Order: sequence, then structure tokens, then C-alpha cells
Amino acid sequence: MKLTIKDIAEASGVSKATVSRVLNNSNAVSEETRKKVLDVIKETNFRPSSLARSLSLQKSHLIGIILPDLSNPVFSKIIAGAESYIRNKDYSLLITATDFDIDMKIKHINIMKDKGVDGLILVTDHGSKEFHNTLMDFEKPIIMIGSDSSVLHIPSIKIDNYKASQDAVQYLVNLGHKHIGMIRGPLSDYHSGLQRYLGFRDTLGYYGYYDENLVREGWYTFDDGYSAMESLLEAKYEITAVFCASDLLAIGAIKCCIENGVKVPDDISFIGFDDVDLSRMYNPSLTTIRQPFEEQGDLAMRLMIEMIENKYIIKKDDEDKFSTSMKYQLIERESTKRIK
Amino acid sequence: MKLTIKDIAEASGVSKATVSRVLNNSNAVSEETRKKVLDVIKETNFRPSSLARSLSLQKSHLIGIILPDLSNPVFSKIIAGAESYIRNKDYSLLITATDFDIDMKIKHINIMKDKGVDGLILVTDHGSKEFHNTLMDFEKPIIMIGSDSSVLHIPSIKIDNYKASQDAVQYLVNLGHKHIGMIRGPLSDYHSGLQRYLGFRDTLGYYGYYDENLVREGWYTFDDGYSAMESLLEAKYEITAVFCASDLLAIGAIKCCIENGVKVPDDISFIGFDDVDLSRMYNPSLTTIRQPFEEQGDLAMRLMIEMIENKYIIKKDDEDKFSTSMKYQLIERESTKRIK
DNA sequence: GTGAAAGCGCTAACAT
DNA sequence: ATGTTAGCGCTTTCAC
Repeated sequence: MKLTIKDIAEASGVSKATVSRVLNNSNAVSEETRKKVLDVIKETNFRPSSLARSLSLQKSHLIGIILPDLSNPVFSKIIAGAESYIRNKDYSLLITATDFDIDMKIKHINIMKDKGVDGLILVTDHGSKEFHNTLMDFEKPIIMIGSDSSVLHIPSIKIDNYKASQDAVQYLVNLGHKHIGMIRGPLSDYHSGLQRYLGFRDTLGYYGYYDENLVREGWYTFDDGYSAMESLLEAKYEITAVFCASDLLAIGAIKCCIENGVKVPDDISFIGFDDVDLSRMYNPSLTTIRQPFEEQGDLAMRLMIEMIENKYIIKKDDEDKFSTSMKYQLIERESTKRIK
Repeated sequence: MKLTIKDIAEASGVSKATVSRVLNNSNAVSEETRKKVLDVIKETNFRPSSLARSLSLQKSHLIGIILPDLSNPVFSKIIAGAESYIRNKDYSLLITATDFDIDMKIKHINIMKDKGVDGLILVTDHGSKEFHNTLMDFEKPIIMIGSDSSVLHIPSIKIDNYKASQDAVQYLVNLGHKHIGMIRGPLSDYHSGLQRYLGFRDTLGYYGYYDENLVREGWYTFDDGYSAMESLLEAKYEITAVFCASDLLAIGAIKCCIENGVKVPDDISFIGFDDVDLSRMYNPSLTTIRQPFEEQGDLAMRLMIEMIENKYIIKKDDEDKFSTSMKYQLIERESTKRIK
């Protein structure tokens, strides 16, 4: 039978209020009664109901996190970071995936609200008018990871994709490459799609190397990388290096090369983006831009707790105070090679 | 300002009870009042508090899931399956990782209980006396994935690791291999460690091929696979194939071979276990035993909902009714080769 | 220092 | 068909 605070009160001969005080370490209770109550609690193995406490306190100690896909290593790393930070704090994680469905996202933001989460972390990239409105009505702290929030006045955590992409391309140029292709993400995807592409285009443009024919597009997956590369190979352009908007695209492309007798990096160099675990394990291991996913999750959660505990309300003009641009890093591995 | 059922009642000129009836589609309410109330709800954008409802109903519509590690593809696939099934149902997921820490696990089982979850899914392999006791006291449905529950009388979902391992080894034997090594998991890990090893040992023993010297051990990771293989290569035994207790072990081992000039599969064939995404992408792609992770998560959640909705209490002797042994499958890829 | 009582937002008898 | 009331398990004034 489920015990309640009332049972404990009766068993220890005090009132519910006193038991509650003991439970919450209120100092307004004598050592004697405290001990008495504590004994009964220990004996009976009593644990107070979070549900009741949440209702009374109007604070659920729940934090919601909504992301596109749980099985994608990129996202699961982010959650792992967030979860790991929160694990020993007094909060729990409510997780939902949306499968990149914007309506699903809106629906679950509302569900999270119903559940009374104290804050919401959004891992996402696209919005819509209705989406924005839903967020504006949320009335609890929100943090976005990997998304531009300037329109929304919501603090966000991200990296500078444009600059990272420039660095990647510059690196290839420095290795002597001139005929450089790209497998980009969808341009509708502002950060990982558009920005990474612009960094590529502008950098190559600067050297006069940019060639639109060498650009393909895919949805960050292995299979899309594979077929984009097939198309690139069929076209028989002179091409010595390819920059890919994600590691999976790069690995798909590499696999395609190998199956077609094209050597990596001897014939073509590849550089990816993300540095998922897979990349260091691959054969050849993949040169890539490392994004600190776990750290992003960790930081997001850190800020979230801070905002919750300090009851910080974000005002329209200071989301920057909480927004962070994190450091990325180019990791050199076996998939890139200097050419003469 | 947060609206409550009381506000809606006043605004529509009825009582809280009636609003509640409308909210819950009770038919004992006239079309007229229903419409009136519904209008107010729509207008005000009112959404009832799950927290209050949970407390009143003694049902949280929360399902807890505890697993070792969120960033491991094996586990994240399982969650993805579970989450995906529940997404459009009226339940939410509370997730915690334990980092293989048994005390952490116990602690969070209790937290889940405090939070009032309606059921608990455990993805895990090891237990302890205290762990078992905690589970026995849980008083809500529990389902385990990948773990033997016969001792605990808890329904579980798993595959027959012993038999799968036999199949893998038999496959290598059929390809003509005699000198077969294994990189196993820790034997303390009953299913993935011990059972897979026993299947290997017994099958090779049957043919008189078993050689203890060719066995190494690791913790299912790339790095452990790499170093186990280093040790195997250094020993310079005659060896033409290696069975690994996980794909990551296999891939680590393959990477080690390649870096040491040993050709895969020409010199040594490899077979893994799990079929994580990585395996089909790898170069060479990995022959392996496919475990249906997403399906396991999906099924677990399906059973969980069923148990919850039917208020099914598992009796000591019929956990079998809910326990399932799922099908695995050997997937042939590039890492294995017939020898003469 | 401790208890009585009201309240968190909802549901469910029980009346009417 | 609808309203009144008690209750879910806890916290928190307000008295004493």
C-alpha cells in the first residue's frame, strides 16, 4: 500500500505539516521530533509523491527536450550531454522526437507545457509562424541548440557554421586542392545547409576556384552521400577533394568511391562535418570539423537550470546574454592528402 | 496568467464538474452546454494541467525508461523504437542513463517511482540483491530489454544470444575457417558476454577447433576491439577469422588489422554482433548478427501500454506470457570470405 | 516548535 | 444533465 505523508504523521505522532517540514529540511523543527519522524520514514521506506509536491509547488522538476531524431548520433550525443549534467541534480528529463515534423513539434511543445515542465530545450532548425507563436506563449525558459533564435528572442547555443566551413575549405586549398566539390545539405536548412554552403562558395570564390557543377545536395545521410558521389563521379569532372556538410554524407561518398575503384585520399580527399564517433573509426578515418555535441547539451542544461532557479525571465533584448557560440575544431585524419 | 478549469467554468457559466466532463468527453452533458464550454476553451486556449489530473487520477501517463548510455547506438536505437511507438499515444517518456552504475540505477528507479510513472522499461544486464528488491517493491508494470528476468519474474524481451552466436560461428566454419578467434565481452555480463562466448566455445568444440589462446576480452567498444586485436596479432597465432561480441569490437579489430597491413577479409575474416548502422557503412562492410533494436523498443512499449491499460498484474508464474524471444538474423557483407 | 486549515487543479461520487 | 463536495498528497500561511 502506498504511504502518504499522513501515514507518517500518524505513525510518528505529529502533524502532516511537521513531517513536511522534516522532509524539506526546514529548521523550524526540534531535533527531537525531527529524529522521531526521520526514524519512521526510514522504517517505512516512505518516499513523498513528486506529483503532489509539484502541484503544490507549481514546479515539476521536469525539463523537456524535443529533438528531431533519437537514433541519429548527432542528436543522441546532445541528449547524452544534457542528461549527464542533470542526472545528479534534482530534475528529470522528458524526451520527445519529432521526425522533422513541424506539427509534431508544436503538438509536443504543448504537451510539455501541459505536463508542467519547468523549462524546454529545443534541438531543431526550422520554424514556422505557428511554431514561433507556440514558443512565445510558453511562459517558461526555453533554450535552443543549433538554431538561430534572433528572431525569436530565445537564447541559443550553436557554432559558427559559416566560419567553420570556410576553415574546412581553406584547409583543402592549403593542401593544394583547386577542384573542390561539395555535398551540401538542403539550403532551406539555415545553419547546416545554407551557411556551410556559403562558407564553401565564398572561400573558393575568393581563389577563383568555385565551380557550381561540382556541388550536390543531400539530407546529411550515408545514402544521400553515396548517391551524390555517384553523380559526381559519373560527370567525370576533374575533382580532387570534396567537402561534405556532414560526416555521414562524407562516409557515404567515400564508400561510393571505394566501390568504384577511386582511392581515398589518393585520388580524392574528403572532409566531413560533425565528428561523430564513426569518423575516427572509419577506414580511412575522416578529416572533419568537430562540433562539441555533448558540451552543447551540457551547457544548454546548465543554463536551463540557472534560468529556472533564478526565475530568470528573458527580455526581448538580452537573449544574447545567454546565447553562446561554441568553439569548433578541425580534426585532421586520413581522408585528406596534400597534392602537388 | 495560467488558466484553470475554474476560470473556464465561470466564463461559460457552468460548474467545474461540467467543464471536466466536457474535457473528458463524458456523454452526460447536453450538446448545448458542451458547445458553450468548448467555445470558451477554444477562445482562451485553455489546456488542463496534466499534473493536477495525474494527482487526481493517480495515473501520470508517464513511462520511465532507464538505460546504461544514451550515446551508444545500440541503446539509442532501442529508445528510438520505444519513443516512436508512444509518440502519438497519450504518454510521455522519462529517460535516464546510468553509465552502468548499479547504484545510479537503483536511485533512478526510485526517482521514477516518486515521479509516479505508470510503468518502467529497463534496458540493462546486471543486477544485485538490492536492485532486485527495489524492483520487487515497484508496484507498477516493469519490462526488461535484453535481460534475463527468470529470477525476477519480470517480463523481458531479448534474443537467444547463445544460439545466435552458434550460428555466427557455424557460418565461419562453413566458409572453411578452422582457426577462429573471439573477442568476447565480460563473462559477468550474462547475455552479451557469457552466452555469446559459450555459443562460440561449444560450436568450435564440437568440431575440435576450439583454442583458448585465441580468445580475448573487451567492453564492446572500438578501442577495446582495437587493443584486443593488437594482442592477437602480436601473438602470431595462425588465425583466419575472428568472431566479435559486438560490431564496435569488430570494427576496432578491423581497423587494427588494416593499420598493421593485415587484409580484411583476405587475411582474416570478421563477424560482429548487433548490426549497428555503422556496420553496413564500414569499409569493408561488416558481416554481423542483426538484432532488431528498434523493434525491441517498440514491442516493449506496446506491451507496457497493454499492461498499464489492462491493469495487468504480473503473477510470479506467468511472466512468460509477456516475455518474448525475438528473431535475429545473420547479415553477410564484405568482412567475411571463404577460404580453401 | 507545532498544528489546523486552505489551496495547488483536477476528477468522481453523490445529490438534485 | 448539472452542481456540490470531497479528495488526490503535498506545502504553506496563520495561529497558538
